[in-house]
Amino acid sequence: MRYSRIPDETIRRLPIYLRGLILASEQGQKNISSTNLADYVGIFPWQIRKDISYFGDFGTRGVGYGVGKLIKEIKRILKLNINQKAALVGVGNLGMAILSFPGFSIYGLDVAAAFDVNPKKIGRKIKDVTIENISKLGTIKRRKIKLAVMAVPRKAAQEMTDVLVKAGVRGILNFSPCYLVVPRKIKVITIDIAMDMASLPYYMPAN
Amino acid sequence: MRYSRIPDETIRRLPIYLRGLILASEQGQKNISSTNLADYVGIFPWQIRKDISYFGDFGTRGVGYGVGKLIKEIKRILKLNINQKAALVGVGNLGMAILSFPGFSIYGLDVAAAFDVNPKKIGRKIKDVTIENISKLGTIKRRKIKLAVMAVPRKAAQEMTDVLVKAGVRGILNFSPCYLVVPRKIKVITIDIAMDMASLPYYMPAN
DNA sequence: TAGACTTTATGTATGTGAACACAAGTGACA
DNA sequence: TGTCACTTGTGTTCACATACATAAAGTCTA
Repeated sequence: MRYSRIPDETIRRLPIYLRGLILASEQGQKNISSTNLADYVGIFPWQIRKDISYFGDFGTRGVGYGVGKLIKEIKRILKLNINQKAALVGVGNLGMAILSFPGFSIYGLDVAAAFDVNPKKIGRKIKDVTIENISKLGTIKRRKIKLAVMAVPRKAAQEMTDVLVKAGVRGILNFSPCYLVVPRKIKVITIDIAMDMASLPYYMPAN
Repeated sequence: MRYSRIPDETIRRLPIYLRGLILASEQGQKNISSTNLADYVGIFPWQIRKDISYFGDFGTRGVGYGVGKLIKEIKRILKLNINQKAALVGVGNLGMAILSFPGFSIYGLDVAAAFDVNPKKIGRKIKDVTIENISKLGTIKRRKIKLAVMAVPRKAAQEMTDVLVKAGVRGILNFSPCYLVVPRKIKVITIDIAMDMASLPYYMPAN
């Protein structure tokens, strides 16, 4: 490979490819062409080929890509080949849904701890995870947890973020509808459900 | 304004500005400069100014933007000035969290109906919304519902999408981890919680 | 009113990513 | 072995978006 820089947009798309490939794999597909994968993910074939080619020659001309091999390669690139543990902060309605959500495992992700302030919730066990007092957040460092999912009210979000950063977290998936200030080396992804929905009407034709 | 085309990226950022402005408004701020708004949203001031200027001269030099006025303008641009009703499809853990979520109203969005297949759930009332049998989905057209939130298992997602499209829905917020095929005029936004989280490890520094 | 200061609006340069076209490699089969 | 159909890998062009610089316009104070 003679590429010096990987476009951000390419990185953003890799998990989409991964999702499509896993789907194809579940359906017993051994090989997949870029055109075929395009049908699974809604991205043009040439874009898929270019993105993949940034990382090496994983395909075979005339045949396509080996589904298993490509899954393995993308997981390696995204550092999902080793199991990544995450802590959930805030076990309200949304937090509960996240704890019960079965879809993390295919990415090698594992919600391994949960924290809340409400004393009534502490001690409750949901899917192998026991809800802990938020004052115990400091323990995640020695438990080798570097990811966090935040599902707390907006007013508590920045404060909890600071606590998480102090506790050594490196990446945060934030469901609070606000911008979070963090040190440069910490990566935050914010999902604001209402805000995402708010962009829909603009694209809807008038009548 | 002499601009002929609005960049997609600008549209994507408008809801972010709106969120920041509403926050500033709640704190009693009457005017806000681009630099000040930048602190709320994490976007550079010149980007904010350029984005806003695509739609007109809403600011006052030396003063900044009127918070209330700008909120109103952005809502108008995003077609959020009129109340937009949405139907929820699938009232599982996530669907329940969405029904209980109070954050839609600030965008003029209203989850006004909910549907599920499970007979045990039908008839239950959550926050003014009574869960209906999914066979009643056809009624949303005459109830003037043009938006849908889908929180169903992946295997049901495409089928439900087809039903929604037939029922006259124009925009879909999809929480199922898959790509959905829809007619060109329908806008779909997919939020895949696990997938979004899967991109975090890549950005986390090694040690 | 003058002058210092603040802040928007916008033309332009730079950077980044998408779309395209096609050369080159592979498999199948006569 | 030769040919044909298929598919990847990638250089190039074009379109789009960001970053920058600055003129223009407003506020404030004396």
